[in-house]
Amino acid sequence: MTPPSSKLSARRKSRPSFAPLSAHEAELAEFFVRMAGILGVPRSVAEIYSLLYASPAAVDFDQIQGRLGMSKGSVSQGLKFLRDQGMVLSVKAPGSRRERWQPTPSLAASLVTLLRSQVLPALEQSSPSLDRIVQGAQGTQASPAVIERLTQLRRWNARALELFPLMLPPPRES
Amino acid sequence: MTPPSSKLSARRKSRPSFAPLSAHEAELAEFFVRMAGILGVPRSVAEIYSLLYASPAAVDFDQIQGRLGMSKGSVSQGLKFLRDQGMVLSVKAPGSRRERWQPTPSLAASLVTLLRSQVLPALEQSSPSLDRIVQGAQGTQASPAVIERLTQLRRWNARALELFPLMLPPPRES
DNA sequence: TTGATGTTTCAATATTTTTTGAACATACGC
DNA sequence: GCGTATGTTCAAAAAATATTGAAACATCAA
Repeated sequence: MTPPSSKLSARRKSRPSFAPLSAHEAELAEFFVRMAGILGVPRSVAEIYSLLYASPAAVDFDQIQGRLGMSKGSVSQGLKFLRDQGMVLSVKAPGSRRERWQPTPSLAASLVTLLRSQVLPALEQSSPSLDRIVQGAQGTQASPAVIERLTQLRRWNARALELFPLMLPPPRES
Repeated sequence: MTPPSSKLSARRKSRPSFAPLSAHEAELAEFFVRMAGILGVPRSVAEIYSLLYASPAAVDFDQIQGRLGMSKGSVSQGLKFLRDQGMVLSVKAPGSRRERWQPTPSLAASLVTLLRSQVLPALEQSSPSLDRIVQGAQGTQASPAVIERLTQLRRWNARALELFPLMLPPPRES
């Protein structure tokens, strides 16, 4: 049954087969996937994070791909996302050029960063719009009730913009 | 040019044409769409809410459809969503069976409800999973570091579950 | 340098989500 | 009660998003 197989010494390229997720690992992944879904983070990203989170040691690219059964492209993109959000860190093994990944120490901090990266741009883009809208409403034909609503909206927007930066220092430049 | 048109009295079915959104209305809609997007609420729903929000008086089904240029199905589903979240209210004109819609007074309260409806189910579903996972990890082969992580995760989950119900009373039954 | 290993890119494909619209229900004014 | 104005449902179409995989690229050990 074994293919014209390896000479005894020709161990080199053995495509190592990777263990599929254990039941508990899979269940944890589902947890992360659900939570990530709320913020629109794709399944593959949540799965990668979950795997690292449940692993006692840093995990390399091939293991991620193998154990999760996903494509190189997805692993690469997923890691990029997590890296950009500051949610994972890489360490390099000594004599190897391969990177090994692990979750950033504080999940809480990671989540704040993630949230900020989703919400802040929306708030910022909206500020000038809201100003224009409120002005437009005040200018001409608009019921006082509507003006009141819009004004409050703008107040909130401004408040949120002030508050957010306080939550944590912004992610460092690369 | 006018088609074999209406007898003078046959005014009945005049398909009233609806004004497209003003520039400011459109800009406000984009604001709501962006914000809604963060939580995965579809564009059509955000547009409907935005229209009501910027309207001095309650708006009926046909106006929503006409001014936003969307299908009946979308309007119906959108209103259902907003209704279920307690984000809009309807009032009925006296001698008409037509409903007219307006936003619920407190946008803040609406947002909390919306958030809860997204997050709570995920938290609840996850509770038993997390218990199992932590137990599994403690049982056998698991590094203390991983056990620590998982335990904290469960702690957070529990905390969030306690906290959420305090934020506002749950939506009333229909 | 060089070549093999390790990673990224991106166009094509698959999947999921949203929207449409016509058929179906409902209830209200007459 | 009837007929129609008013809404809802849901299968199918369209749009948005995620994933794949092969080719391009980068980097380091030799």
